[in-house]
Amino acid sequence: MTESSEVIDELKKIVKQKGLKYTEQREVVLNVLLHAEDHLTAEEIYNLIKSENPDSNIGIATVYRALSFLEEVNLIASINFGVDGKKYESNKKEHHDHLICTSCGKIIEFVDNEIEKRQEKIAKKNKFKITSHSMQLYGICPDCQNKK
Amino acid sequence: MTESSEVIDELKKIVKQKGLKYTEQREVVLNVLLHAEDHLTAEEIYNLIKSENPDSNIGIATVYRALSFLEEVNLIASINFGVDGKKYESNKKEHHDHLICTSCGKIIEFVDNEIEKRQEKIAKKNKFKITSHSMQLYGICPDCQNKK
DNA sequence: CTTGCTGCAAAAGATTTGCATATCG
DNA sequence: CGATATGCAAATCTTTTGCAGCAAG
Repeated sequence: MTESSEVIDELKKIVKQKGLKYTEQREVVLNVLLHAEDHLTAEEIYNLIKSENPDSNIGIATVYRALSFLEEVNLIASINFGVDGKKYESNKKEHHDHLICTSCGKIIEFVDNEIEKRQEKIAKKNKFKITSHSMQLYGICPDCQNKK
Repeated sequence: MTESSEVIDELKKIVKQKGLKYTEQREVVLNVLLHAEDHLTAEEIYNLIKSENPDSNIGIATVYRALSFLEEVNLIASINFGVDGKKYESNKKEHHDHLICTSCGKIIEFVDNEIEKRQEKIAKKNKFKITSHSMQLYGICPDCQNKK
């Protein structure tokens, strides 16, 4: 996993390069995701910020705007976990894919080097310059199979 | 790709087995997805039904209810394409993955047998019973790389 | 018949936008 | 200062629910 401060620096660089402004709020949102174990919804992020920093006066709209921005510049990514709607995660954590139980919502993360290699090969074949990828396997976990 | 009528039969079977009722509306929603090229949002499905069958009087709420039901019994699956929110696709169409250009939005579909095999292996290792999966590689396509 | 399904409209949630103000560069 | 971001509230979606009538088994 990349050092959190490095990512923050990356954000600063991107912002500067685009002639935009570096704000506390964008940093906070990114920071929450860098330290989160889970994938979070916009509202969860908003609540986290509020609870960790009750005096901060950030608005939910700003969280949404920050998330869109961060996703656009590829510092974070969003996935749909079916039941719970759109969730965000940092792109800078160690990469992993997802095994998702559609019955109970359980998520198992995994990495498979073979697949990673094949992905690069496919990208190269199509002359794509890959910035990120996401893979989800949906199914029924062992527990839920037994519940029937 | 499975024959469309076979899937319809499957739906009939599931409905009967659950002691529920077989309705025209559930069939229509499933049918749209079986014949769709793209992944569709609930609203797109609703509009398609309305336009192909202007006299039908289906409500959007019914589309949502049918989609939830069909997803629950694994005849269809939903994916998040990032920008556009939740989209549905049939689970019975020929499978493919996606290479997506984040600059111009172009989508290239592909299938890689190596990856498919690895996915099954991973599922097996975790004792998951896979119902579907989705994989997206995000990047910049050759055209957009040259535009700079 | 009985139970589940539907359409409609209203409700609830989630996300976006307009605008005046505050802040960064 | 000038341009961009922010917070707030209002406006827009999107999705879910309540309910009375309809339809399938």
